[in-house]
Amino acid sequence: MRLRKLEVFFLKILDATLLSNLPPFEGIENQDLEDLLSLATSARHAKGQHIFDQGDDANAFFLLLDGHVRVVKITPHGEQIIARYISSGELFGIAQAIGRDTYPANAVAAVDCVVLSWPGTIWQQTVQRYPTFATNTYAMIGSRLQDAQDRIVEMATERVEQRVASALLKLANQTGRKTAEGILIDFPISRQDISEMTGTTLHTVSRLLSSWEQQGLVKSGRQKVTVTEGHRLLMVASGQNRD
Amino acid sequence: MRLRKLEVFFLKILDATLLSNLPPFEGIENQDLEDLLSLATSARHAKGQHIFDQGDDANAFFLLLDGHVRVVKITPHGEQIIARYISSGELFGIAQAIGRDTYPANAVAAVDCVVLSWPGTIWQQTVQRYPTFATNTYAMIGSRLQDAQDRIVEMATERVEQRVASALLKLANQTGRKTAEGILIDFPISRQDISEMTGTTLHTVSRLLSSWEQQGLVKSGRQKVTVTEGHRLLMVASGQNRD
DNA sequence: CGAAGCCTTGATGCGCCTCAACGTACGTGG
DNA sequence: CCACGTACGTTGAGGCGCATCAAGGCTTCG
Repeated sequence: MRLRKLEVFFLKILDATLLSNLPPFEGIENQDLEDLLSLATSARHAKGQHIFDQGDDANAFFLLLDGHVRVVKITPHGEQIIARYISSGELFGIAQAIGRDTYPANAVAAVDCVVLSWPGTIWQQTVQRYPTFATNTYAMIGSRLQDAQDRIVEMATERVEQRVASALLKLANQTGRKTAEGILIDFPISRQDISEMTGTTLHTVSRLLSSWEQQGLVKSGRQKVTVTEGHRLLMVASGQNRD
Repeated sequence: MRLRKLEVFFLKILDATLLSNLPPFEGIENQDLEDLLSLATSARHAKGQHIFDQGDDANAFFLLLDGHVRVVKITPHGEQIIARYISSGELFGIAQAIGRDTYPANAVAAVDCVVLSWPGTIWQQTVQRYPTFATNTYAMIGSRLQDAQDRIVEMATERVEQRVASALLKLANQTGRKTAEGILIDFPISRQDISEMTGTTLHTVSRLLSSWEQQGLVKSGRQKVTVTEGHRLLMVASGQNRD
């Protein structure tokens, strides 16, 4: 099943319409997209594979065509923090855009992925030639900055319970797939992953999920979470569940 | 003394060399700077005054010529979080750059300030006309994104003691002024301000400063902090002070 | 079938918040 | 210039949220 999905992408790989519907390339002419595509390289990355690592020379930037990528920061003490998840259609590893020459985090395939990449050297000319691409990209960076600031506020003011609930809701909204039972987060995610997104421990996440499952807010299993009662989970996220 | 400083600025206000040494305008021709300046408005803001507020329509962007500006986020529950301090020479309130139409935070004069502002409508044409300005600006946004990510990692992995020490060191490096006793943070900053930068309470900050003062790492008074032993404070920040 | 990875659940302790009370410096108007 | 009010700072006592330590069950994969 997964293979079939990938084959479709490879068949379309030279077709500009592949890009034209993606947010970063909105508003760019088809001919220009063809030109861009001709400079790109496509690659598969198996689940768990590192696409690049924190500190590597940033000699390319990337577009995720299919799959999910986890962006992970490593602290000097070896702890991991998940900065964000990249969904298909998103740019990532765009160190050039922000004037860096090394990547600030690891990018790891959360599932098997298909990725396009361009040499970093063409970044400057690309943003200059396609102003709408530049605008789209910087708007995206802006929204990531916002996300980061919001997360700081969250970490500073909310309890673990609220942060974990928010994180699940965000994932469900971003990448959720509707099932009979509710909204399933569409890639394997462990208790530990969730704890690394929220600044807590896997133990606490496990306890929270157990408790929420008892109350019917979520259903969860091995590397799998389904939000069944978004409403009530949202109340937990906003702290309104305390008496 | 402060007045004299301001007068100097007003005398120079029409001089392009005022901008030419500032990072955002590095590499732009003097004539172009004159043009830019002719579109700008200058204003004084007394200490405590709000330059703009979270949620306001973003109809201008700003350059801080003199003073210090505190960027503050307000949570739905009314708590305040200090996102960053702006030093003189920095751009701020550049919502246009990241595709926003409202400001994401309050900007408050931490001391009496002199500020240039441009109408937001000229942002697009400005970045297109002056590519180096665009590059400089987006590099700065990138470094703010980095800062934010680093702060998330800090909040997720470090204890309060370390975060407060880091915050003081960062302030001392950014805006420190050398005195006989050590490096003085060059604007009024309260225990509460520090707590709002680090996600803790003014009580805990007070206790930490008292303890550090006893150990000779800092000297502090009302709205005033001097780092006397940066070395040892850095060890606290990195957690190496625990036995 | 064994090993490794993921998950659960209990017991314990401590870091830091919360609540409380009081001291001290500033500035503002009489 | 003094008196008062307000903002800022200190310090103690108590308790809670969550990390930490510990042990064991379950699934998946080679």
